[in-house]
Amino acid sequence: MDKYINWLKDYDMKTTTQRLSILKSLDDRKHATIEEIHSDLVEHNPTMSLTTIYRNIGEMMKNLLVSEVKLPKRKNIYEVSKDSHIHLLCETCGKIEDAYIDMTDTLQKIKNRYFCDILDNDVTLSITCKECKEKMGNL
Amino acid sequence: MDKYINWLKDYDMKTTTQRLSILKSLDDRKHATIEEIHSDLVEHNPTMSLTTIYRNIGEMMKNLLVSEVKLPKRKNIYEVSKDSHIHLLCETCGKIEDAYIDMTDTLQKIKNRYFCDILDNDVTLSITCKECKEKMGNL
DNA sequence: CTGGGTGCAAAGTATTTGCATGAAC
DNA sequence: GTTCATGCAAATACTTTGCACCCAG
Repeated sequence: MDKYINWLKDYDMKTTTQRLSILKSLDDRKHATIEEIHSDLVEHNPTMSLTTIYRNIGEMMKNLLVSEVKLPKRKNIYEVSKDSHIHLLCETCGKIEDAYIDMTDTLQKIKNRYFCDILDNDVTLSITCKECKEKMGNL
Repeated sequence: MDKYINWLKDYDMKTTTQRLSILKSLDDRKHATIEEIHSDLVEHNPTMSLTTIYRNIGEMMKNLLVSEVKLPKRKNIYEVSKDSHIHLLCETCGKIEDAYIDMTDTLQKIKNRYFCDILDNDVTLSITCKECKEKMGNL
């Protein structure tokens, strides 16, 4: 739990049990919807309100501790913004996988062609994952 | 207008004036929010309802005639799904530009590393565009 | 202490649905 | 003529806000 206390300190946010449990939920799940976080937290604290989660996720996004990911045809998910990665979304089983890939070449091409600076990138690939491909092959 | 009639025929959708004007609005603007489409259409038909737009955009998405684009910190926008491209979103002026770029190398790397098939890709880059860079340089 | 955080209830906003009417094929 | 689309109103879903109370620093 010290880990989460330090994250909050780093971003100048007061420590509260609610905030610690939101961060734990996000860290355990890697990605979670507002509803998923809420259902995690209600288990240990039945009066935990959705409002608190919306407000804290909002604050954490302002402080760049947490990022929002908007996926095609899905509810938004939230994740701790630790590292830069892209999302692989399996169309068959629904699993979301983080992928770490160097896109420097592609980004450089865009910079050169469009004369822009690239501040951030947001990439989601709809895929059929390894496991689903194997299952399909066995039919 | 024949163009839009044919688009609807191609996707087995009945021709209605509402659908034609939705397609014209999308085609003219390249990207539009539900509200923007609505405000375009109310000009010529004051009783045009939001419901009709939601329902038709929904149908057109099911039929893959139209795609939804979810952008960071913005309302969803819709576009006619004619070609494959990525979106450049200027953080300074808010402009959205379509970019055509070959990402085969990057996608191939992901296929090889994660053993998946890639069905679709959804890429938005937050940028500072050429014009905004130039203005900044002049300060 | 004291300012900010929390929970509840209520208000906003966004989107969907039921149903009677109207238009396309 | 039939079938499907439309517009309205109402319902639902999602998110934000106001306010009294409470807790961390």
